[in-house]
Amino acid sequence: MKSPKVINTLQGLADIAGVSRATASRALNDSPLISDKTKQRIQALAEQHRYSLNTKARDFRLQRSNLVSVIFMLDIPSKQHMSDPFFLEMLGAVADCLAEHDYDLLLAHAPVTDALALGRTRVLQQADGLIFLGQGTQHRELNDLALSEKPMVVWGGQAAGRRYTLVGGDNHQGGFQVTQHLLSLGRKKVAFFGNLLNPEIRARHQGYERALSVAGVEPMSSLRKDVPFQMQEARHAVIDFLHSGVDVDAIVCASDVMALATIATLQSEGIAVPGDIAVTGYDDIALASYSNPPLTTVRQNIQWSGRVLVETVLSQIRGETASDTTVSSQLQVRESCGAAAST
Amino acid sequence: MKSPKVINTLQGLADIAGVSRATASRALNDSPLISDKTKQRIQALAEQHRYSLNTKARDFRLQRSNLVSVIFMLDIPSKQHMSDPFFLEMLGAVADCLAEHDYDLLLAHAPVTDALALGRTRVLQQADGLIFLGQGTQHRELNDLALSEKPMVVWGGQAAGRRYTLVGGDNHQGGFQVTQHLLSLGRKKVAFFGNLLNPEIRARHQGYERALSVAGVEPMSSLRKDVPFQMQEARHAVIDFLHSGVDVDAIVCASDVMALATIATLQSEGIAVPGDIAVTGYDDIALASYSNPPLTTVRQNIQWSGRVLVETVLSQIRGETASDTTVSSQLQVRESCGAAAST
DNA sequence: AAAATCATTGCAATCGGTTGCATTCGTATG
DNA sequence: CATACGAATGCAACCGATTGCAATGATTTT
Repeated sequence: MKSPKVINTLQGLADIAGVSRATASRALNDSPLISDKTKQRIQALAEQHRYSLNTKARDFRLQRSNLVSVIFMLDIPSKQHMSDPFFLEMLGAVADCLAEHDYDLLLAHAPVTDALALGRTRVLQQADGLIFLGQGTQHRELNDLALSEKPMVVWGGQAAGRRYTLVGGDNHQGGFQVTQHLLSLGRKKVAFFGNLLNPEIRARHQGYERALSVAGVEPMSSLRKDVPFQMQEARHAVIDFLHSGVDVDAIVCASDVMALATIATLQSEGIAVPGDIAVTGYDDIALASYSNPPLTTVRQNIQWSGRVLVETVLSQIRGETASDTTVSSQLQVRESCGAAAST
Repeated sequence: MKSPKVINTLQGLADIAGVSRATASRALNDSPLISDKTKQRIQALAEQHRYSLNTKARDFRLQRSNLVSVIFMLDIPSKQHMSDPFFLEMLGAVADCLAEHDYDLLLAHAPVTDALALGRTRVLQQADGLIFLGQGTQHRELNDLALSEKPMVVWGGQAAGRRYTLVGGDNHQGGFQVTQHLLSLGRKKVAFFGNLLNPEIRARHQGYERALSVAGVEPMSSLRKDVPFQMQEARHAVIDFLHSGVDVDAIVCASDVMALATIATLQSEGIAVPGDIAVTGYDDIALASYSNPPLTTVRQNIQWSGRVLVETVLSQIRGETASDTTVSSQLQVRESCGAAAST
């Protein structure tokens, strides 16, 4: 008989082995209390009868779940990130790394409106730790949540009074570099597109302002526009911006998706890119290099970032104290896009 | 005292209420066995003491988890889909719909190499049901898995001897429409890019062949190329194709990402799109409409598809028998891209 | 007033494992 | 030979809820 009756409880296995549940459990867990002979016998039986232990029961008994929740933060109500390839790649990197550590990934993308409400959720309760992808505009709620003793780590940018552990790119430096690049090509009137309520974008904007200041250019508030991440609405914001009659020859966008939307909108309005206006992105998503013209952008090391997020939350789960990490980012100059203005 | 001692077990709540655990449980679950007076008293106490019930314990007791696993299928080893925005949007749709039904989402993207090995995983064991996003090239493994009694549903295309429930787009029709569109614009030599081992793509290719046949055009095997989903490698495949010296004036790509990679590659090789060669995509991801030139493609109704996937697996979980669903897809013609060939 | 009925509530088993402690058995030691 | 000791195994409590059934008390019926 190659495939005997399938056993699916420890008790069943113990019965056919003629031992107690305790012995069977120890044998499977390779406990030193059990003799090698018994161990091998029981393990062989388990194999034969295709026994696989009920992880739910064990996790419950051991008061752990080997589950980490990953929460997509959305700009309510635009749901921006869930459609941003950058965060998808990040999610993939996090999933890979969690799998390596034998952790599973519980995915959530409900907006964090109330820390307490989240507390009643399986997402928070069943998980050993939390990873937030992005802060959206909800720094305060995240801070509230940090008061619970649940291990958590957030991908994002620096924010006032922060109590949670942060992992993020060097947004200030990225914003600085990309702006400096545009200025070095002779662009004079550089605009910035993005919502400053988002801490990451705020930091990029600060880098942008520093670059202007270093170059002796005075920042003008008319050159900043709150462009949403969502493409359809981004289009309106861009047209709105153009109609405001500003004089501009370059635009620093807070993300690649935003940049692609901006470029398409400019082109459809008959504006040459980068001839009339140069446009830069942020993130270096895979599609950025295939855009026409190719996009100059700031690359974030996604694989590495995902790994850092996971290692950080796991070390917290182990009870160690985890510290913030800044992942360095790198300017990615693509041929024609950053070319000198034709004017 | 506004915030008395926090209670976190049912026993604790029962103690301060002066009742038994059973009564407390019934009160919280609004059982008709309990008098309204007691019910209200206990619920009030639960509120005051910030009691929130341990879902893990309940799920364990009730032998259910309210968890559905979503598995990203990858083309080993290219890991294609995990970077395809189409599947991210699908994931978002699935997540939304699961949340509506009070189900959580366990995410996995390990390749399904062995149905049995997966069986020992939390991903499969803890979940009440499984949703596979795509089949990759692993129809056989999925079929093996279908032999277990676990509720499961797969997004993909028809495949021989299929035993699992299938939800998918009308790939044949989509492939047909987009090819017919190109032919109607006067294109004569239409190529097809995609891997036929993937059932969805195979169906699109069949639609492509039917369109050719209806138009009286003879399909040529030299006009089909296995282009991987991954962008970097796609580029090489495209250049390879061009260097094979084929005569071609249009390319039907099996996905938008592939189409964008193809267009960029053609352009960098000095070939005008759509002047010399027209290119079409599939999926209608958000970025498709922002490409330059805008991409003619086949739109799949992602929100609706995600909903169907969820409803299907949930009905299986409830013990009902679920049937396959085909979600209709729709040709999305964009201005310049499908324009008549200049030749 | 005794019996029957009904509305509430409590007891205890259960889900499937893990683990501290007691017990058993075999062997080495005094 | 009796005692002690160590290795191997079993007993039973435990994780935190749910639920069938018994028990209690109050109310109605005869």
